[in-house]
This record gives sequence, C-alpha cells and structure tokens, in this order.
Amino acid sequence: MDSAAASAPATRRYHHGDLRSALREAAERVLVERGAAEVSLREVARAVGVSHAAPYRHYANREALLADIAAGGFDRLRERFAALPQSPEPAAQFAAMAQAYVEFAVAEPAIYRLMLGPEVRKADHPVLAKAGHRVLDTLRRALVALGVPAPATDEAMAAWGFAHGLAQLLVDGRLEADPEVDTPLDVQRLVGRAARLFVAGLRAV
Amino acid sequence: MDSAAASAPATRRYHHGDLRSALREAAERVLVERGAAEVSLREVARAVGVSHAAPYRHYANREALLADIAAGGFDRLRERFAALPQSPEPAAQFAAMAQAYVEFAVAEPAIYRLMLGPEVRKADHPVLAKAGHRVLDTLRRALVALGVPAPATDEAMAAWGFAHGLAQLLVDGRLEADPEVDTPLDVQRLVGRAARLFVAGLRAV
DNA sequence: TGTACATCAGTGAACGCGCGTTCACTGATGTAC
DNA sequence: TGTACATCAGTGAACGCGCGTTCACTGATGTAC
Repeated sequence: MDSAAASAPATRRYHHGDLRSALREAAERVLVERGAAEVSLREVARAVGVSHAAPYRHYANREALLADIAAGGFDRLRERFAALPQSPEPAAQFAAMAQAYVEFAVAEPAIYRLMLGPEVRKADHPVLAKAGHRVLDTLRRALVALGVPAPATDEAMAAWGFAHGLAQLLVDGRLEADPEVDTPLDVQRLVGRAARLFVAGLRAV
Repeated sequence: MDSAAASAPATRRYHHGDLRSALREAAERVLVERGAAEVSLREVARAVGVSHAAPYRHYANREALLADIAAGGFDRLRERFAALPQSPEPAAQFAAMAQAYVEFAVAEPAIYRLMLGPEVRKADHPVLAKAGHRVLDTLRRALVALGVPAPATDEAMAAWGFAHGLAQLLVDGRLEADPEVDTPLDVQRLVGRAARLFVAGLRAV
C-alpha cells in the first residue's frame, strides 16, 4: 500500500502530495503502451486528475519529463549490473553483463528506446550524457579485467555497439521469425554466443 | 537539368507530372532536417505547391510515404554493398561491408533511423521486412565465405547487431567526444578494429 | 495557542497552432472509334 | 482529323482533434513570532 496521498484519488485535495512522481508514472505508462511520441503533458495531467497546467510546477517542459524517465531507466540498468553475481572468470562476467544489458532492453523496450534514441537530446540533459558515459566506463572496466590494456576505448565502444545493436534489433523486432530457418529465436543463446565470440576476438586480436 | 515539368514551378499546371517523386523528395528533405516526427503530409504538399489533399492520390497515408522513403534507403544501402570491390580475402571483404554499412548510416542518419527504427512498422510494409531479410542474407553469405558453416544465423545476427549498434550509437551521437580520452573519435579505425575483432572471434570460437 | 504572512502548488481561460483524413467536385488527359 | 467519353490527378471546404505553453489567479500549507 502507498501513502493515503498516493492511493486515494477519491479524496481530492488541492495539493496532490507527490504530483511529480505521479506524473512520471503516468507518463511512463503511456510511453510503454504507445511510445514516446504519444506522451503529452496534457494527457498525463488528465490521467493524474490535475489541471493541464499543473505539470509545469514540476517539469520545465515536456522534454524534461521524458528526460526524467530516461534517467530512471539508466538507474534501473545500473541496478541490474550491480545485482549480477561477481564471477571469478572475467569472460563469464562479461557475458553476464551482455545478457543483463539485452534483457533490460527487451524487458523495457520503450524506455530503452527513449534512453538511447534521439527523442531526448542528451546535450540538453547532462544527467543523460553522464549516464551514457557510465555505461562505457562499466564496460571499460570489464574489458580491463579481461586483460585488454587500458584505456580500451575502441574495444569498449565495440562492446557497447555489439550489445546495443542486438538489443535494438530485438526491441524493434528486426530479428524475429526469420522465415528461412525454422529454429525459433533464442535470445539467451544468441547473446551468449555473441558474447563468447566477442571475448574470443578480443583475445585473438 | 530536369524535365520542364519538374524544374519549372513557375509554370503551374493542373497536373504536376511527377507529384509522387516530388512529394517523396520534399518529405526526405524535412526528414533529414528535422526528423521523421516532423514530416507531415500537409507541409510536404505545401512545399511542392499542391493542395493538402493531393498526396492522397499517391500515398494511402502518412506512413506509406515514410515507408517509401525507408525503402529507398535500403536500396541505396544495397547499392553501396554492390559497389564494393570484390576482395579475394573474405576477412577484408567482411570488414569493407561493415565500413560501408556504418558509413551509410553516418552519411544518412535520418534515413537510417527511419529504416531501422520503430517509426514505420515493417509488419505493415512488406517491402521493408524483405529489405531487412536481404541485409541478413548478404551478411550470411559473407560469413559463409569466411568459413562459418551455413546457415550461420546466430552469427549473422551478431554481425548485424555489431554493425547496427555502432551505426546507431554514432548516429545518435552517443560515441562522440569521450572526455576522459583525448584522442578524437576515428570512425574508420573504430569500425575496422571492431570488424577485425569480430572475424578473429568467429575463427576462434 | 493564535495570528499574520510568505510561499508555492494548483486552477482555468486563453493564445495560437498544425495535423490527418474524407468528400463531392472540376479540370486535364488520353484513347477508341 | 475530330469527337465522345472514361479516367484520374488535382482542388478546397469541412470534420474533428489535441497539443505546448503562458498568465493572472486562488486555495492550502507551514512558519515566525
């Protein structure tokens, strides 16, 4: 149960209590169901039961709301990384990270698209730019653990590219149902193989 | 010079002559300058000097116009592939394809995003679904040349993922100007290294 | 414990906008005879 | 060579819609004394 403020829309009070969160959650719901282009401040305000001008007390504009949601996505991605069991084997660790990354994208496609797509320009929202760099850093550290000499930037970019590419293709349904091969798409296997291939390549080059 | 019909907007005639192409080109201009979300049939019609209802003689709706543009993008990508010099060395051939792929994306970011993004749903436009499969096929063939046993589907997906990921990150400006490393981003080198890594990985696994 | 006051989260009207799509229509074109 | 006619690419009015953002405002809250 939430606090009475959040869970009792029947009790309409002049002050909402936590409008910012309520707006973000309602917007996220629209985002997930219908995509970022469909998120409008007016609809979100309506959903929360507040006048259409109220959101401007909490967000400078529409894009700021989207940026907030995207930042939340990056947080959840980092949580997934943090929750991974530490493997003594760096290659396994790397593969697990790749899996976690792609799983996140597949689990939250709309948010993933928002995080990395052009909808919210990272230049206007430093939080997002930082979040991106943090992803690169995490990868860089994992690669150093794999024996790649620091700073390993190109390799980290390649690693991100490979994970991001698979994630994006899956999220946008580009890899579903290849008609010429009858085996169904097994995401875990695909990412596992790709990660193994990547690590092997790192060591061979 | 074009035909008089196309190049002389001064001579207004009731029938445009090649309205479909004119619409597509005007739409592509908006797409490149301001993104897919900004493409509207009304504005495009205005730009071409035709009533806002006229486009409906040539496109069922807005999405059909976008799908047409995306299909053109896939055509140009295939042309780039076709124009590659045949290398006797399969690894070099693969690397050249990767370069061509990423170069295309960087050269035409807006069209690339449209081709592979969620804006135009491939389910509604079979041409696009086919185009995607063709990309996969091309990669599959290149991989078979590299000695990977057919059907090599997972590997082809991994290869596409890696190219698409780098392309997408570059296109969305996610890899620019990493502040912690002072070397500027060298796309050619990055893609070259990544391709080499991929091929080495293929052989090692 | 009570009062004055500052603060600020909400309201509702208004501005100004463009969009997609349909419809009955008319003007131009080309083809069959 | 000329005419009747079908075809179809355009027009312009209309429907119905929602949006982002600003503004002067009011109601609620909390704090200093």
